Amino acid sequence: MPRVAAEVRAKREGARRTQILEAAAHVFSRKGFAGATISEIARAAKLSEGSIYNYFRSKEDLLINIPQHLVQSVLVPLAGDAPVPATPEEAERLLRLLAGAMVDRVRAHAPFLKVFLSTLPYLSPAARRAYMQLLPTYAAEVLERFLREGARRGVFRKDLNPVIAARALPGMLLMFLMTQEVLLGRQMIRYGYDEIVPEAVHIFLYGAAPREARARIRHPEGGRT
Amino acid sequence: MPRVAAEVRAKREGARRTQILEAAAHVFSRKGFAGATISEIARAAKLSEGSIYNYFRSKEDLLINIPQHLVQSVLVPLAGDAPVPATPEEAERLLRLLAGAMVDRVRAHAPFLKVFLSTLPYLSPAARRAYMQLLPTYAAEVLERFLREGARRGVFRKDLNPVIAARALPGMLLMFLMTQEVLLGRQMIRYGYDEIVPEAVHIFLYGAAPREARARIRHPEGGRT
Amino acid sequence: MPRVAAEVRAKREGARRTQILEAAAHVFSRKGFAGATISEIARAAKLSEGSIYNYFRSKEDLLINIPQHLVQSVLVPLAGDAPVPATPEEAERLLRLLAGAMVDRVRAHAPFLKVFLSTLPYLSPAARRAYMQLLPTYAAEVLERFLREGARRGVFRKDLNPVIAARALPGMLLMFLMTQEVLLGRQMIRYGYDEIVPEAVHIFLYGAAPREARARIRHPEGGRT
Amino acid sequence: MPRVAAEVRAKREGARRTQILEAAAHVFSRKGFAGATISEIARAAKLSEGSIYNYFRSKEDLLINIPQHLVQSVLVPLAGDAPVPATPEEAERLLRLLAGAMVDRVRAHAPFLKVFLSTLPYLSPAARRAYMQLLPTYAAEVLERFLREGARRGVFRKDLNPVIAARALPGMLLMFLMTQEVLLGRQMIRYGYDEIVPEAVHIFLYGAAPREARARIRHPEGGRT
DNA sequence: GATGAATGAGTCTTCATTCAT
DNA sequence: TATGAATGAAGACTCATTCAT
Repeated sequence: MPRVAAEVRAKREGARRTQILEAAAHVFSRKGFAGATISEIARAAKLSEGSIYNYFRSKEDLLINIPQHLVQSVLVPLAGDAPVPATPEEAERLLRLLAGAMVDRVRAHAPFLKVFLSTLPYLSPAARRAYMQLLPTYAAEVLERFLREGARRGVFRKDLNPVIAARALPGMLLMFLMTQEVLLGRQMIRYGYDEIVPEAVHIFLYGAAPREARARIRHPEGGRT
Repeated sequence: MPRVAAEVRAKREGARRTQILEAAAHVFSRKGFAGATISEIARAAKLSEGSIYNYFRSKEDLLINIPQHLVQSVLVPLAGDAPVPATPEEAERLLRLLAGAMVDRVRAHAPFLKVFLSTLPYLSPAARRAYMQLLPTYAAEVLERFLREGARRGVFRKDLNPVIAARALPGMLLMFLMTQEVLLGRQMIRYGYDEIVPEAVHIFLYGAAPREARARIRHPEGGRT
Repeated sequence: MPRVAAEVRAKREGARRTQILEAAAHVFSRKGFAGATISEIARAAKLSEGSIYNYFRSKEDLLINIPQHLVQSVLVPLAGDAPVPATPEEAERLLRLLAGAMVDRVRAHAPFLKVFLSTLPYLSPAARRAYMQLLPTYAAEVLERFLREGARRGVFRKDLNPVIAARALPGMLLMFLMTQEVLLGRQMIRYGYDEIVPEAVHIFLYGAAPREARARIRHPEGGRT
Repeated sequence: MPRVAAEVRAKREGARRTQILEAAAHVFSRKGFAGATISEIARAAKLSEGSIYNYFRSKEDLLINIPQHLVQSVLVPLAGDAPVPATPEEAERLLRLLAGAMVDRVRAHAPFLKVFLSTLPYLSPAARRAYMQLLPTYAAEVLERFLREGARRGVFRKDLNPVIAARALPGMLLMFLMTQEVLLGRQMIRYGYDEIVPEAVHIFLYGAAPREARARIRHPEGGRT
């Protein structure tokens, strides 16, 4: 068998898979996983129902493969090689960039996130874990390193908990993203992300308390609720 | 017809509805909306399938009515009448209480939140809006007032945007709650909420930057992405 | 709950099951298991497709239950209490009766036997075993006892192997039954069962060899092929 | 066109057909006709699915052609030219050989016989007839001639019905073969074929009745059930 | 001739909903 | 009002067959 033919075939198979997954993602995001039908996905992919099964084992298999082939490239290299900041001003600039990028991505992939959120809780544990690893973990780890390094250089508090903080900052934005983009599908407050992002980053860096108050304060030491 | 009988009837009908909705909420949270069957809900409610249709028009009708009867009372009056703080220390204490309460509630209702998240994006817009109003909005408005008042009294920065900030604080916690309680169902980081909540509140109040840095800083003024 | 209602319900359920199984047996015997469709069975049972599944878990479940509820009573008490013969003449008379009864039964249930034969080899081992026990085993054991007792009383050869002989006699007839009734569905030779049965029984009792030859013969002593 | 090429082509076509039929027989016997797929047969034949349709019109066409090309040569010439026996002792020896050969063949082809049994009842009448002629008929006719000749020479009873008897002897063994080899796939009684065959042949020749009884007996004269 | 992707008709099975009792 | 059997529409999935390459 000529190797060329095999390559061509492999490429065409890849194209078909992408074509189907795009159709599936589209239908899933409009109807949800349960509400989507293979028939509709096939129509969207301009294929017959049977053909779908030449490339994927089941409807759930489609779902599981969507992030791998479709969203992957977008989610992973979020802040791959963010430089370590030298000053708070630089930190603020970098964090705004990072946060802005995160917002853009979530907004761009809101349809997929809907599917993700509505399906995940009822997937098999294995599928769930595989799914989860794709998402915020990586971003959080990058940010964690960023904070840890920055703290060592005195750009952040020495007593800052980088694990918690690295999730708190995206969380601030997540609230807006979740309600506006994913759940409601429309804006709820009168501020745009160009106002939200700087404000959130500023709070993250300098807090909500007035300047005088900050001067007196030390690190929290636990004790909850 | 004696009015007493009518009252008794109405009360019994209400009891039946509650009984059914509780069963439905229970089954929905284990199986999801699509995965739940009327048969299973009927069994959980110790009724027959037919009887459910004497009280609700359809399966979706059950879903729509769950928050009205069940969750409302639990989620809404989160911080109904939080006092206005006089000092930053008191604000920190109050915010810790508020945040802790929010965490407790979300954790207690995680199963229902799963249903909420998985179903909401695909409901009719009207149902979606009705659903949404019950949840974080109200809490956010309470917090918003709290911040606005506090700012006026100098406990928070004068230039703090209370609308954004009131959503940023719950968001910080939301990140942990979403991934751990709702999506994954297990702890992901090595800190418990008794460490997360104070740290988040502290960041919210005083920021991640070191004290010296804060002294120099002014308010952000927009410019994004 | 009144017990009477439960009884009525149980009886009606039994009637429905029988009704469905009869329809299934009918369709299976015409089309085979694989060729039959639930839709056709439902039509034959004058029910909707869905109703079938209120009484049986699957198409295979129908198949497995057919002998239990339908054919059982016919196959089991074949020669339940055949008297022990005192003379060879009586033995011949009794064996003709027995063989004739067997022929009648197989012919009466030929449609079911078709299904049985075509399906059995591809059932799960457990189902297969359960299925098998219903059929020739019992008949063979009755005959075995009959031969063993007869041999003790001198009506059959003392050195006759009753286990083998008890299967050889039905086997003689089985050849005709299998080819004519089950496989071909029409007569293949010019003799009817009223001639076949006596001849087979006679051979079974007195052999194909001429009288003179028999006088000289002893028992076989193994050594095969 | 050169005739040589045509011959080569015909021969290659024959080889391809055999290759496919062997694969089909193999798959059919493991999965049954309905359970087998063209895809699996193609894999077993080391061909593509499409190629099969260059040689056979349909899946059923494969089934119908299996005996012609495969089983024919094995099953047919069972006792092609059995010599006519001169004495009862020789007859017994020959019959044992014949019966043993039959047992061996059935056992060797048990997998195919399963397919045969499960498929035949639901084939078209024509296919059924074609199928049937290959099998026991021919063997029975050989045995019939053997018995008829032997009777003429006084080795068997003059009043023996050779048509019936020629089917009764194989039938004796058929009972064991059917239950053990075809239906159950495992031994059911504690005797091996090396004991079953001689015993069955002995019964066939000399009967189950004791010697004294035989001396008194005449031919049966009908009258049934 | 060989290939194997594409097709779509055909099946089993599920389940929300209805309705006679 | 309560029941639960009956219904049948709908959907995932299979696979024999076709056909462009």
